[in-house]
Amino acid sequence: MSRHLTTIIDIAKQLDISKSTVSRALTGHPNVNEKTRQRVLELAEQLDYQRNQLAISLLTNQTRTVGIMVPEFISFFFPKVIIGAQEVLAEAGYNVVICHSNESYETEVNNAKALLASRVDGLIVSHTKETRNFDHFRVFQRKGVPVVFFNRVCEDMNVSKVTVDDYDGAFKAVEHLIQTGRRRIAHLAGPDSLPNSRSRLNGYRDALRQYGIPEEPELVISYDLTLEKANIYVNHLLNLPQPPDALFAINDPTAIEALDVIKARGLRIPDDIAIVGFSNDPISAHIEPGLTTIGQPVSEIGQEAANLLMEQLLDKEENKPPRTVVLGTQLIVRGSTVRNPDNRV
Amino acid sequence: MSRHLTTIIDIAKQLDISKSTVSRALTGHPNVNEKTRQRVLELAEQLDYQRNQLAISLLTNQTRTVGIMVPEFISFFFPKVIIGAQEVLAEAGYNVVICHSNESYETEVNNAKALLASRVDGLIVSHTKETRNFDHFRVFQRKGVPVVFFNRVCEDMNVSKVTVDDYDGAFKAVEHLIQTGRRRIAHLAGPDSLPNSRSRLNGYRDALRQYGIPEEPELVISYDLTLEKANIYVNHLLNLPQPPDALFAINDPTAIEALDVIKARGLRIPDDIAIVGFSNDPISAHIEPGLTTIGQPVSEIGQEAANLLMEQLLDKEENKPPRTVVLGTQLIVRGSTVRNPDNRV
DNA sequence: CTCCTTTTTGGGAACATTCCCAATTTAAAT
DNA sequence: ATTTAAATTGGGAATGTTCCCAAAAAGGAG
Repeated sequence: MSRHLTTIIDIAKQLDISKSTVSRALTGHPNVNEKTRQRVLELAEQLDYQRNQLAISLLTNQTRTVGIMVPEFISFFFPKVIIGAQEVLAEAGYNVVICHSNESYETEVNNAKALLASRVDGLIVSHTKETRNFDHFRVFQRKGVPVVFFNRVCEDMNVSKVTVDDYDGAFKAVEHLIQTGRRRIAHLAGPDSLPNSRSRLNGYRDALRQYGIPEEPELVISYDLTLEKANIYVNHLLNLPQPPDALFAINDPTAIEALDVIKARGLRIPDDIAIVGFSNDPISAHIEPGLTTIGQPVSEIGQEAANLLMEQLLDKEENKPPRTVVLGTQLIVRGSTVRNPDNRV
Repeated sequence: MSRHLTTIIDIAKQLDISKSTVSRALTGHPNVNEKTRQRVLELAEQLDYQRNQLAISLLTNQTRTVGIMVPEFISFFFPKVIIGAQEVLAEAGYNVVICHSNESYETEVNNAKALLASRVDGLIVSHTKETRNFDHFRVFQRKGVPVVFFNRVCEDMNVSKVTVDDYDGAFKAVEHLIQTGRRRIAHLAGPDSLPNSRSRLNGYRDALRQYGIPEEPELVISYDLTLEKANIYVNHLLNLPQPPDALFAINDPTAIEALDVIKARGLRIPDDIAIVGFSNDPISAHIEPGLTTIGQPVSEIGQEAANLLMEQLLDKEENKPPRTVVLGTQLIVRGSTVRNPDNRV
């Protein structure tokens, strides 16, 4: 219950030596008598000494801490990215501070301020869907704190980025639907503000074009990723005079919501309507029918982001140029598009 | 790209006033001429001034940061607890540092050291399943840093705790199975080292006893919560000369794994065997059949933990005694135990 | 204009640590 | 014993901030 935490000065006084010597003993500096070091180490142990990282960081001007900001972490995606990043960063001796902005721009700005105030050495970010202004991230850049974007990236900032090939993933998804005989393929798209939504929309369009299928504007709906809206829009699509025979959803939760709506209406999946998601959430293999989806290497995204950050962190004087890494995706076929999928994953 | 971050001294020099005045202007201290304050605020804005939290924390000996340690955060449970806690803490002006120990005792100890070194004001913990020795948490207590346990709690430490009524939840689960006509009820239990596993086991036992059903030792298996083991043990149970007609699993992922094994064997659920899980993961409503389970107030656990911590944090001089909060659970009936559940949630 | 009060400002200590440089001690060589 | 080199130690600055106390400036009353 000792209110006061042990400092090197306490140790120095008790052993009647200088704080410099104690510091050397504790940090493993060679210029200390081995006997002295032993005495210091022993007393430190005995007094529960814990170095004060605040003082060290203040002095050295580096915290060996990296901030990770994500818009949410209820879905499996962001936690898994964080874990991937953390593996790499821990290996390199960096600690991690995680912030989630709850898809709120205001919270994001506040979190950015707090991270800057606590002097993180670097920042890994996926921004909220509300974020239009990126000044709160540019400050880091100006102050020489490297920033890496992933998943949702700011196209206007000259920093390192990690994404998956959303265009290609979407293309493969729609191509699969076409190849299984679908012609009226709807797309529940994400907000226009997110580059990855736009890329997926482009992949959808180009796949249709390549197979000579005209795009029907009424079949493409952008929405804000809240599941209530998904519900409304799926019902709207099914109520069309000519309803779609397939749906490509921006992500798996949306696809699963659609699946529930469609099943509740008594339609058969995949016979009446086929569904493809995006991201291969763990749940997607367990629902009935299994959800065909586009798999992405989630942990790798985190690892790559951390690697890119370390690159900037280590070669600060060299001033390495930022890099963008684009990872591949994978079509995973399950029962929501094909009656008896062979490669059921 | 200014390597050097602006300090109050920079501002003071440029305005030819003392750093004390700048400090006062910035912190909203009343003893500053309003004109001076405006000049300071303006220049601070212009120079991108961000206060150095490290220096302040060093001086004031408080970081207004709380550490949250969890064993993992892939499952939905821990992220949701964290969000609940964060709501309350953010409201009170505290920042949060999240550590996950990946179910590794060693990582947990290292994380604890790092949090202590960075001088968090408080700690919210759910420990790993490997943790037997709690010395790394006791240090916090000794140094006057309040600790709150949740979900997995250390029974030997005199600190605040938040749990759900695991005994009662398990009792309700097994009672439900009995009331739907089951007699050979197996239990896939968690490790003995976790108090909540033990409570659930006790609830299971007492429910059997109360309804006059003898406990069969061969139907109770404790395991380490890895899904591969769950698979093996479910198969083992089904291979018994007298297989069970119901299974109460320690948690939902285990129950879902069991469900997959049972379905793969061509057995009918719930006719041949009924299944109950624990925790009501979001996935459980979507699988086929829906999983009957015990719901627990996940966000509330986090909120309560944060409240208990704040209690200790605010009344440090009063030395409030630690409190334990036990939250209620709820039986959620779905298709894995009853053919046509009315209250399908 | 002088004295007193109030407002505003500046100087310096304190927080815990590292690191440079000088001082001291110890060891080695002559 | 004396000189020189090496090992070990101590002192103090520096990091960015707050806060106390004293000093200075401004305002008010007589």
